[in-house]
Formats: sequence, structure tokens, C-alpha cells
Amino acid sequence: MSSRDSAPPGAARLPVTVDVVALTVADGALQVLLVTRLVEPFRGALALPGGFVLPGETLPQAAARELAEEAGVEPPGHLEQLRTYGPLGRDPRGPVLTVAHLLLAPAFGVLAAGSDAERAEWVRVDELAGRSLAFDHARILADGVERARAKLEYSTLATAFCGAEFTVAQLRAVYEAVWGTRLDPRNFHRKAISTPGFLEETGRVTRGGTGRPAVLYRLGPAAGRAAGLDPDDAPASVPAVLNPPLMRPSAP
Amino acid sequence: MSSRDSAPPGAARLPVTVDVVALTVADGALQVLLVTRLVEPFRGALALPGGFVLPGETLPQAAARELAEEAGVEPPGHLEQLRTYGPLGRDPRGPVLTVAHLLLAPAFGVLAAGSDAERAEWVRVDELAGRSLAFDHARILADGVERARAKLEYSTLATAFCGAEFTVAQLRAVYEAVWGTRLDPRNFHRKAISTPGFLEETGRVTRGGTGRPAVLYRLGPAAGRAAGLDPDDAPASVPAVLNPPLMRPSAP
DNA sequence: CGTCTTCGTGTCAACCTGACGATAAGGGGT
DNA sequence: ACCCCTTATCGTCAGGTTGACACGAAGACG
Repeated sequence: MSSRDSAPPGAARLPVTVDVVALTVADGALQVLLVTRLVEPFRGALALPGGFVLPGETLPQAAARELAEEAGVEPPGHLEQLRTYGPLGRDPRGPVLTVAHLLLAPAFGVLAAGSDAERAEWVRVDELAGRSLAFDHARILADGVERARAKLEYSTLATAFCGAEFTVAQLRAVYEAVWGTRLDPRNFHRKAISTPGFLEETGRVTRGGTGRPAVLYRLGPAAGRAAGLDPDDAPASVPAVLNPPLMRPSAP
Repeated sequence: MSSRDSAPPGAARLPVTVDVVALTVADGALQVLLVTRLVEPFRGALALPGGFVLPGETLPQAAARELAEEAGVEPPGHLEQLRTYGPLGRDPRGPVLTVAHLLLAPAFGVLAAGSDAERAEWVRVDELAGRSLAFDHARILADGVERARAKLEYSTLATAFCGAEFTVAQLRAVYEAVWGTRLDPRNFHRKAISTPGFLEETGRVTRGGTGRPAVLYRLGPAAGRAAGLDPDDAPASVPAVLNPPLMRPSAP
């Protein structure tokens, strides 16, 4: 018998949460926003920011609200859905479905925790090896990092880690931090410049830094800018303009 | 205040469904399994097979059960999660969360609908242009097809459409059907053969067909075979062994 | 005015792709 | 047995892309 009847007979009504893997690049390293849990279960453990979806909320809205509550700011950057986990075997209190999201953003400061808010902080991903997270958040984080690494290969998403204007060297630093590798500056420069629609010259250059000044670019027309908090968060929102892709080096 | 308390205060408990984009290649075309709805809403309309998640079920279990109920068979092939579609604005009865899945399988027969079961049938994707599906299933289907097209580029998933043993020409036919393009048989053969770990010779050849007999292959060791109904459906279950990828031709 | 540092351009071999010719190996008709 | 048709597999070759690396450009600093 078909089970899409108007009144689901034995259908489960599940509590639904959103968890956010918020990544940024700072100090030359990939960092993730984590909170210290103040309540059971997993009290005192590190966890991804997140919480229950409220009635009348869309998923991106819930993700943005939780980020705002726990980091204290309206986060910029690119937000996309990552994957759904559950509902069994991931919360000791019972079945819970969680829709994980991925946020790629320029470094932004987190508000010091006020009163009962969970304390949020940036943690270097490479220093999390071995440390355990609450729930199944270690796996969700691993999936998010892998998604980010893969997306840099064939999309222009690396620019989501940069500000509005950036140099080719800053963009390269993003790739190096996310992939954990070193890239040849000259070859990277050639690929970035020669990819049509990737970078758009602003006409301005950096000033005051050490070494020769660098030309400033912004994200070119080929990429759909500002996927931001698009309520209809399209999966193909970032087109694959890097064709052929910029591949991460496999073996050293 | 943090909202991951043990008793969610105003947290929504949502009905959750799974919908399955089941794709196969038959008659040289990409086809999708659709059912005709027998109940409101969208009575009489075409829809993806799917239904409510039952208590105590995992998501892949629910997807497999719905497929079995509506197609009448235990489907083989590769099942993976596609994406979750938000609770708002997609079902006239109210908020419903649906976790869409993607099944890539060799052609299998669907049981003629028994009694009250919805009638399931294979429909060519290219003949669906313009026709509308129930709920937001048109968009889910589009996302699933796009995911399948993209995955063929850098993974060995095309073999999920084939049986245990197949020829290079059959594999090429899968690419041509999914991408809707023609590929040069000689260049495709070279790429498929020269990719390490992709194909493994069985030592046997086809018999009886027209033309020169072809060598039979099976999926090589580089790919994690049988992602099937893995309860812990890993997202990175299919490694990117096609490096550099096999790119679909862009513009003629 | 050197020197240091980083930015940007050029060069070159190795590799990969797309286009396409050539050969191999069956089946079917005469 | 032979020709012909079809499909599979192997080669060849020009053009584009990558990785490695030399070299000039342009500011900061002593």
C-alpha cells in the first residue's frame, strides 16, 4: 500500500536540527567554528554550532539563526547544504535528524560568550586530529572539510574565503590552507588568470606590503555571487567554471 | 540561549519522507522510475517513488523499502543520499521534510502494480521536458540527473548502470545516454583502459553479437564496490579515480 | 644604491585530449 | 571460400595544459 496518504499512519515525526560546519582560513590554516557544550548530553565537549529547527523556519534560516546565536554575528560567506544524518544512533536521547550545512566565509570575529551562551571559538582543523567531538560531529566535520576541498578543484568557491577584493597570492593561500599543500605561485597565477570569468581586475593594487605590489581582483562574472542566505539554496549555485579543474597534488 | 536542550522547547517535530530518483539506462536513454499517484494531493500526477520514514528506520532502509513497495523488487545498484528539501512550501498539507536519494542501477523490471499499489514505470528523462511532476519532484529529479552527470566525470559510478561484467562499448553507451552526447569510441576506449584501477579484465569475451567480439571487464579494485544498501552510506564512498576527469563535451 | 622580498611573464618538456586512419575479428550473404 | 558489413582495438599526430624553473619588475629597507 502506498504510504503517502494525507494522514501518515505510523509515520515518524522527528525532531530536526541543523548543524553548521563553518570554515574559514586564518593564519594560513583552515579553521572551524566550534562551541563548548554547557548542557548534557556531551557537556563540556566540543561540538559544531547548531540546534533545533523551529516551526515556520526554512533550513537555511535555521542555520543562519543558530550561527548568529552562537557566534554573535550575522555571518557572511557561502552557505550550502552538506548532508543529512540520522535519525538513528547519533543522539543518546533518541532519534534526531540533523541537516548539516557548510559555511565558507572570510575570517570573522566571534563574540565572547554572553551568560548562558555556549562559547564559540575558531579551532585549527589540523589540530583536531584525535580529539573527539560531540555526537557524530567528527564525521560531519570530516565530510564538510572533504566537500570544501573537492569544491575548490572545480569551482570558484575559494573566493568565499576572501573578502570583496583580493590578490592572486591571497587566493593561492586559501588553496594551500584548505588542501594543506604548497602550490607553485607562477603556475597558480597562470591558471587563475587564464580561466575565463574567474577573476576580474579592479584596477587597484596593494600598497605598503613587502615585495612588489599585487593587482587586486574581485570575483568575475562566471560565478553566481552571493549565494549567501538564498532561501532556495540551489545545489548547483556555483557553476563549474574551472574546466579543466585545478587539481590538488596527489602524491608528494 | 542554546537550543540543544534535552527537551526542545518549541522545536518542530516534522514528518519526514524519503524520495528516490532511481535512474537506469535502457534503450540507449536515461530513464527514471516514476509512479502515478492514486491519492490526493496530486492524484493522477507522476511522482518520484517515496514515502514516510517509519519509526526505527534509517534513511537508506526507508529508501529501499519504498522502492521495494512501489517497484516490487529489491533494487540493486548504487544508492546514495542526494539532498534534503526544506519543510516549507512543498506539500499543500503542511511542512514536510524530504530526504531525496539517488539510485543508479542496471535496468530492472518493475512489477505491474498490484491492487492499491501505485503504478511504477520507467520514463525517459528526455521525454519529460515540460511535463510537471507532483510536489517539487521536478526539481529533485533535475538535481538527481545533474548529480549523476557530474559524478560520471570523476568517478567510476557509470559501472553502477552495468551488470557485473560489461564491455567498454556498453560503458560508453552509459556515458552517452546520461550525458546525451556521442563520444569517440577510440578515445573513450583509450581513457577507460589506461585509467589505473578502473577496469579489470575477466579474460572472457562477448559471443554472438554483430561485429568483432569485445573483451569483458568488471569494476577494478580502485572503486569501493557494493555501496549498495550500506547502512552507513558514506558520501565519499566512490573515490575519484578518474584523474584527470573524463570531461563531458561542453559546446559543439 | 644595493639587497631582499614578492609579483608577474616566459620557456620548455611531458602529458592528455580530440580527430581520425588503420587493422583485427566476427557474422551473413552469395 | 570469398566479399562485405559491423564493431573492437591499436596508432598517429597536432594542439592545449601542466609542472618545473629561469628571469625580469617593482616596492621596502638599510
